[in-house]
Formats: sequence, C-alpha cells, structure tokens
Amino acid sequence: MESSELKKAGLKVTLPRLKILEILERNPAWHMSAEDVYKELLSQNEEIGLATVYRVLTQFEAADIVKRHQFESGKAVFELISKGEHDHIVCIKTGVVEEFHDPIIQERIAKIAEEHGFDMTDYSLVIYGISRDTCGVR
Amino acid sequence: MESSELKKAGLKVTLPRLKILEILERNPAWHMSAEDVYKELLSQNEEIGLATVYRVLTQFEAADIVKRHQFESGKAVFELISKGEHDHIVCIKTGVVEEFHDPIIQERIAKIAEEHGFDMTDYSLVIYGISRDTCGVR
DNA sequence: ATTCCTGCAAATCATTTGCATTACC
DNA sequence: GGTAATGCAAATGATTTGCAGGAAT
Repeated sequence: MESSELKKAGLKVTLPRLKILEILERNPAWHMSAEDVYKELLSQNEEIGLATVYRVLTQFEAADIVKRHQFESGKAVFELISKGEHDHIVCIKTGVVEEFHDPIIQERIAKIAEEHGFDMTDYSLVIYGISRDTCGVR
Repeated sequence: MESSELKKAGLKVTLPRLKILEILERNPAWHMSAEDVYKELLSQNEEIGLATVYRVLTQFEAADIVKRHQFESGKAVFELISKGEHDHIVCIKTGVVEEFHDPIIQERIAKIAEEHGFDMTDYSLVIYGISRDTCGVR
C-alpha cells in the first residue's frame, strides 16, 4: 500500500497526497509538471488546489519520492524516483521524453568530479533533439 | 572589432548591445544572469534598463553569440559561445562554476541519440557537488 | 525619413506564502 | 482535541511586452 511510503517520510496520509502519488504512478512514462498533475486532478473531479500540488510535490522531492527536472520548457517536471537511475532524451518538437542509462558516461562523470575536487551530489544529463519516429521524416 | 559580430547577426550596433557584449567578454570565467549584467551596467553608471538586458541577451542567444543555461538556481545564466564546447560542474554551496570537456562522454551521447532515433540538436550536462577547495573540509 | 531600439511601467508565468478552515491520528 | 494539512487569494521573483520617445542607417 502506498500510504506506508508517506508515513515513512514523516508525512501524514491525506487524500491530496495519496491522489497525487497515484497519478504519478499511473503515468510511468510521463514527466509531469505541477500544472499537469493539477489538471489530472480536476478531470477526476478532485477539489485540490494548485498550491497544494506544488506543496506536495516539493515535500515528495524532499522525501526522495520524486525527482524534479528543469528541462528547457521553463516549467519544472517531476517523476517518481522508484525506477533506477536514468537520464533523459527529449524531443524539442513533441516534448516526448525517453530514458537511457549509460554506465560508461556515469563512470566518466564520477571521475571528472573527482579530478575537479568536487564531492558530487548529483548530475543532470539531457539530450535534446528531434525524434525521427514521432516527427515524420523530411 | 565587436561591432562586426552584431552586424553579422543583423542587429543594429547600439550602445547597450556593445556594453553588454563587452561585459560578457570581460567576465570570461563567470556565467552571468541578466541581473548580474544589469548590476554591472549600473556600477559603470550606464543608463540601461533591465528589460533591455533581457531583450539583448535573448537576441544574442538567437544569434548564437551566447548560450543560455538553466542551472538549479532558478535564474538563467548566460555565457559567450566563443570558447569551444564544454560542460559544467557547479558548486551547490558557492555557485562556483568550472568547465570541462570530455570526448568520451560526447561520443557516447552522440551514439545514444542515434540509437534512439533522434537527430540531436543539443545536450546539457551539469555536475553538481561541493568543491572541497573552496568550501573548506569537514 | 524610416525603421529599429530603448526605457519605463504594467503584464505574465511559474511558484510560494499568509491565514482562516478543515482533516487526520 | 490538538497539530499538521489544505484552499483560496494575495505575494513574489524572473522574465516579457506595450507603447511613446529616441537613435542608427
């Protein structure tokens, strides 16, 4: 049950938090903005304010339940952390997001941080391009 | 002379544009936000509005004179493109930005884009961490 | 002269916050 | 019942835009 995840994070189990968690789990492929989550709630006739969505997502981030990404679009998107580490490749036309994982890159990144005398806390790698599949060919 | 760069981009040669270009060139190590540039202008007693700074930086971006980066800080930072390609390593305590360049990573990135059927237009790689040098040890 | 550029103030967008009310344990 | 969470509206911070006046070619 999902409520245990919330308790473990020291968050009271409330309807908004459960609903938002459920929406994120139902959209495994998609990286959702706060607005996206809010619209989804509206379409389910849930009376949850946008401010609450922001608050909950921020709490989830602090609790390592979701990860916040800043792609080029200006608005932050969130995804569940549950699935293992991965990076992103984003279509600049359609917004489609795919994921990848490359041990060679990760190893190099760790080495570079070390060489620069940094204790790495995180990194962000996003490839931007045009998906030949979904954008038709030219 | 810098004015040729502006003309080539189809931009009229004006005082604000020259001043901003000069400031970016004088701060080679630093990645400046619009606000940073604006403050620097003020300290030089230049009567240039913040809106103009934003407009000029956006035009420079479109003309491939500068690159816009969205680090985690919430505000965009800009740097001259002139220097070759490089990626960034950012100290989350001090905001210090260092640069690096790794052909192995770039090669892998190109390959990954290819494998996913993307025509890569760009990518963004930022390492976050704590700089042992500038943050003292603990 | 014409067209493009600038400054200012007001507008917009994403996100955050204050406060009175409500829901959990 | 008491504390923490929510909804709403107003506040904030970064960036953009409308418009009238000014500069560059």
